[in-house]
Amino acid sequence: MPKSKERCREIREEMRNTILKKSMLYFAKNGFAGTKISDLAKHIGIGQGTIYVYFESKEELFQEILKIADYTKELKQLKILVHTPITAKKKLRRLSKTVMERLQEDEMFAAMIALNTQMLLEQDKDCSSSDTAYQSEMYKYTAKIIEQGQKEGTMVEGSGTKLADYYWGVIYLYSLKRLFTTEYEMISIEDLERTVIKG
Amino acid sequence: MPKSKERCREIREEMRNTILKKSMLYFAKNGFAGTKISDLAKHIGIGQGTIYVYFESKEELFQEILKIADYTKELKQLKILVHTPITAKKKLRRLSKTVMERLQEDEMFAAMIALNTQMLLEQDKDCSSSDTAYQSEMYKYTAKIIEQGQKEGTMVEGSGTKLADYYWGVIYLYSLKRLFTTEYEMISIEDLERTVIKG
Amino acid sequence: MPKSKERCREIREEMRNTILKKSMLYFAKNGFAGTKISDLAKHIGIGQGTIYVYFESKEELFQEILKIADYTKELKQLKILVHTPITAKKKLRRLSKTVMERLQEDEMFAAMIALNTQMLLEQDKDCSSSDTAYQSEMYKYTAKIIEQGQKEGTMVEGSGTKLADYYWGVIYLYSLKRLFTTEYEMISIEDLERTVIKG
Amino acid sequence: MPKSKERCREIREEMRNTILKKSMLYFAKNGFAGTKISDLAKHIGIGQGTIYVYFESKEELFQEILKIADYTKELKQLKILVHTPITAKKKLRRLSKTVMERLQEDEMFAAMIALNTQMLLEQDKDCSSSDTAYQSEMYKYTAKIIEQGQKEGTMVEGSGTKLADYYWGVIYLYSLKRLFTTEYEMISIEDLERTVIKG
DNA sequence: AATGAATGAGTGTTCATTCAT
DNA sequence: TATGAATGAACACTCATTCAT
Repeated sequence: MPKSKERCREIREEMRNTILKKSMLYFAKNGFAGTKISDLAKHIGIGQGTIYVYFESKEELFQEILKIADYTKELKQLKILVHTPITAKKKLRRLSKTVMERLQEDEMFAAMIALNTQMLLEQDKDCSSSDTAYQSEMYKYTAKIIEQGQKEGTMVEGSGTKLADYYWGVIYLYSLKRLFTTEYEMISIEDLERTVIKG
Repeated sequence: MPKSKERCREIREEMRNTILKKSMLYFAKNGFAGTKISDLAKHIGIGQGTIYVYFESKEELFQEILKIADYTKELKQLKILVHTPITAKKKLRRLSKTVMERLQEDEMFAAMIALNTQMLLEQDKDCSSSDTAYQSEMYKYTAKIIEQGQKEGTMVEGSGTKLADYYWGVIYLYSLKRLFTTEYEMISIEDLERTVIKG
Repeated sequence: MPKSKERCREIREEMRNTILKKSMLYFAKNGFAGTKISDLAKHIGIGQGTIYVYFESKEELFQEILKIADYTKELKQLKILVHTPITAKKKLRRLSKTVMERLQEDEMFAAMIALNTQMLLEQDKDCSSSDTAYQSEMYKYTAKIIEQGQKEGTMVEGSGTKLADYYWGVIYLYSLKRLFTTEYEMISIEDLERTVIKG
Repeated sequence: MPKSKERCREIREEMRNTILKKSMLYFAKNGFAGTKISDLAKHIGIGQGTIYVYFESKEELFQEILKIADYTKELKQLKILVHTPITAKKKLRRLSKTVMERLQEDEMFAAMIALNTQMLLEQDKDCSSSDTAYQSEMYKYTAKIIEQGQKEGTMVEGSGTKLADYYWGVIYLYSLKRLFTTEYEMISIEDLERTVIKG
């Protein structure tokens, strides 16, 4: 009597997601080289072999994690935000609030940002800017908001891209703090926004 | 004419420094776990064994690197700066200028900052705040300047420590960019100072 | 109407035989170490677990295969053949004809011979000639025929055992060809018999 | 003071050959899947890691062994033999004598033949007859001698290729016996030649 | 002192076996 | 009973460290 095919796929999907989710945090905290499969498996609470039922290799697992570690949902909101007829300042506030709140409540969100930004840094080293698409979209939309702000006179002068990069850099910074430090003073939304907002 | 003992020590010292210097960059870029002794030796241009003539282990080499990777000189200037009778704004400008210039011209300086900050992050994880002394001194002095600025009405409100941490965080951020990316837009001194300075 | 116990045993027996038969070929082609249970199960068309319903272990399955992989029927015929009052040449012809025909039509027969001979070779390595009984009987009977042939002057001189071993060795050789090669030139009965028959 | 480059290459070449030679016998006796790197290293008398200094993987080591396991020297002799103006019978006798003597005195020769023939068998399975060149040359030359013998009336009728294959098959058979059994009755040169020679 | 070949403890990966369904 | 997901012992492979030269 074979197990129902449907149920089997379900179980597999579930385990795969568990591994991905728990591995994401672990890799974000320990890095690729610093992560041992044996420790990772113990941390997830499964046998070492189980990881290899779902992923070809440590490398593939890591790549899959990077794939799912995009903040697509946040991106979508941002996209809509850009075309909303409100001041850039208000747009930025909404974005900042969302991001800071997510950062505070969800360690996974911090891990996603950390992994993504690290990936971007490493990619630049090889000059292979192939996969950077969605990430730079994030930056592009932020840059647009900043440029609108500059026209409205509420945001500081300078390249929109540079400032967007700076803004997200600070978010990366506090993602690291979230991941690595137990007690730390989180900056306020105002602090974050001062990267791009005038006085 | 046998080489004098003096000369011998000199040669040893020279090689030791070469290894330390070249390793610092390598470790900063690849992390401790991501650095293989074989690769490191190739990168330095020496045999693997040579490293073990000067250092007990990979761990000891790394610790020695961390030891010399303090910005003592910068710290001394900062210490003097604090007690100089000028406005906080001017003090901050001097500090920012020095740091940004050093960052631009010297990759090693970026490596030092990166290694130190990463060490701090990792240390916090273990809650063993033993070795953090000189680093937090850095922060302490910066915090003092900021607090002076707040009294003078030129700097934003909020915990001095938090703001100092923010300020140095941004410097860490651009140290990473310096180390990992070939082409990037460096923020201006004004951008950096906006972390703590009012309008 | 519940299935009778009889029918149940029948079904079990059937499955067990399917596994044994299909495994025999697989083991003969890939060897013990070269056979993975996962591949074997896929090849048979059952789940991995099913194998363990019928056999304790990979090792036991292999031993069971070796047990059934004797050419008992051929042996019985050979036994009768030896005591039949006809010339050795005719006896050999009958044996050779049967063997070559079986080899041609039935890959399983080739697998049986291959497994048995390999087992003999491996056993000799350990000098544990315990289980060789029925196999050496095969050789013994063949040797007797050869010795008869030598008396009749139709077969070549030399140790009967050695020649019997040679004769069956050639059969092993063409069992391997049968198992491993798709297109090959099969030797004729005359070719086979030339191992022991004069001019 | 670096080791002399010359001496270094020498040492490397030496070790590489030791590994290849000792591994050849081990692989011939245990097969690819049946050979554990740990056991192999112990058998050679070196550390496991040393094998990986000289070879990328177990697979590559095995392929390198197959590459050097050709009986090129024997082949060269055979090539000359074919064009020598003597009877095919005498040619065959020389070849047989050489091969049987080598087989008797040198286990490595047996290993070479075993590995080569097994490789041929496996290759046929994939129908990729790319690398078979030198091996089939061996067969080709033997076939030529047999065909000469058929013209001279000393050798049995039938396809030269088939008979050459048969002849070398028997040699493979006794290579296996040499490798696997401690006590066995070696066939005589006459026995071997009877595969192809008349009465 | 400097080297790089050799090593084995440690890490990544496989696979026979178990077990809940 | 039959299954295939889960497992960990065993195996392949790596890399920090040693040591003869």
